[in-house]
Amino acid sequence: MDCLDQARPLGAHAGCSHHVKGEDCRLCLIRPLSVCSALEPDEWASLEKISTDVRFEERETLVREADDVVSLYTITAGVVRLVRTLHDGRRQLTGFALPGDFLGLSLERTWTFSIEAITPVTSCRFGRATLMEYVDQKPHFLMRLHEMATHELSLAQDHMVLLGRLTAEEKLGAFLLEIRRRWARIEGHKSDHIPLPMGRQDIADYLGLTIETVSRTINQMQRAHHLVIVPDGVRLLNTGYFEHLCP
Amino acid sequence: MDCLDQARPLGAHAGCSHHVKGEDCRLCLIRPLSVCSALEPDEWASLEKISTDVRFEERETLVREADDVVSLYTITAGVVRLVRTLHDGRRQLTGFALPGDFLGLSLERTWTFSIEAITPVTSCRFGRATLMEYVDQKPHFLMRLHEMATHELSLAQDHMVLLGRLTAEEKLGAFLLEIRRRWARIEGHKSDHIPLPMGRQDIADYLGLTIETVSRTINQMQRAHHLVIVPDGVRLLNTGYFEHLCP
DNA sequence: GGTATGGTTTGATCTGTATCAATGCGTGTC
DNA sequence: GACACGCATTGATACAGATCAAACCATACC
Repeated sequence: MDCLDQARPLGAHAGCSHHVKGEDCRLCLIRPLSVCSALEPDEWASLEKISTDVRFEERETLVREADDVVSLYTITAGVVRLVRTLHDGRRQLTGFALPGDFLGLSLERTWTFSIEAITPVTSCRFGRATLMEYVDQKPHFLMRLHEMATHELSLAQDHMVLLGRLTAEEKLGAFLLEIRRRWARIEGHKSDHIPLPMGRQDIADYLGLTIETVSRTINQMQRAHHLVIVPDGVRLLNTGYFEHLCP
Repeated sequence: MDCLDQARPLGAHAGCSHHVKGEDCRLCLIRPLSVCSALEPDEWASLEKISTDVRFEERETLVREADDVVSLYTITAGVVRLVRTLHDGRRQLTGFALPGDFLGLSLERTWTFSIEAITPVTSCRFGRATLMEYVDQKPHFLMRLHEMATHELSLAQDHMVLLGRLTAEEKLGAFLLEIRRRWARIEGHKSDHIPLPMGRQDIADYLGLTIETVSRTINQMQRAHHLVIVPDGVRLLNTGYFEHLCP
């Protein structure tokens, strides 16, 4: 079964969980993508003891901005959004987390964004205190966390360029290529079919646009035969156009 | 002498260097602000051996985007800008580094942005390889780097909200308060006088605006008696306005 | 089948910021 | 003092994207 099914509602999703409660880390299909890849096989067992599988429904909130960090999560199936909200309701998504992504890199006391499930989600949950001990005992694990954090920082800079300097068309193009690249890493091969489990409003809030501009821009791209809109996302027809679009 | 003088041209600047070649780390005035604060007094000596003081002139480039990382820097005096440039010349500044700021958190092989001196700059330079060994030997030093990286990540998210969702007026307000806060940390006390060593174009490229909009917005604030423009920056007259502005 | 619901698309219009163009101003140089 | 140079400011105008409003469409539910 195609792993992309995890981005679909309950029924289709259940059969594609990568890490099911009770199974061990050796069977975890997203392990090579996750923070766990920093560990040796003999360390998985100890990691398994400090982790629990947790499931969230669509639209459920995993954590709220400013909440104390009590648990950290690796997403094993499904998609979540990372949200910052202003007092007057304006929203900015700082990212989407896909299977293999780790949430809680910072080891700080409170969350700086909310995490909300876009699809049903399964996750591997670690207690903060336990993981902190783990970090103290295994310097190479901390090193891996640090590498992941600085990689995130580099991606955040990419996103600043996008938000500050790209046009709506360029933003959409860059977004589609980013999501395609990330699915490709999970699937193991690149596909022109790009599932988009997030709604238009989420895309707009990620790209610093309005929902109308996102809709118009995607539909313009369709009219220009650069892509077709399919029920669960888009299919690229002219990848050259998108690659050429990104400056 | 006021530490803010370090943001001025050569003459005034020279007398305010925090860390002068040949002096030891015990005399470094910005140490409590810097990455070195993670170290015990007996470790400063070993750090001193692997560091050299380096000076850069105004407009000089410290490192270029995509260059190999051979050295890392702590800014000890002056201000630099972190720049991402698109192929067609559009620029996005991802940040400014002030005294005490460390450049090279990522420990990656290549730089993801250019670093350019806005004022004359003095810096404490570390060889990458040497610092990497240092990181391996002192886990608490790596921990400090990681904390700094994740703090940067949180600031990057703040900046995404600014770029994606704030108006020009709000962007300028947030920018002025950010710079004021950072000078206050260096000076040790908050002041309504905010030196702005960077030009209008740099501010524009940091905030995702044009130079004309930055100029107009600051001058509107002056006309509304929220601030006065002084030769080296601005002086806030109505801090309540700025605090109220930030949503 | 009918109808409510939540998201998406489309159209008309408005506006904040960009763009284009000119002027102003401070500093350094001859 | 005169001139050039590199910013910063100011004005007139254009336009990308926002806003306001309505229609559309799929799905779920009675």
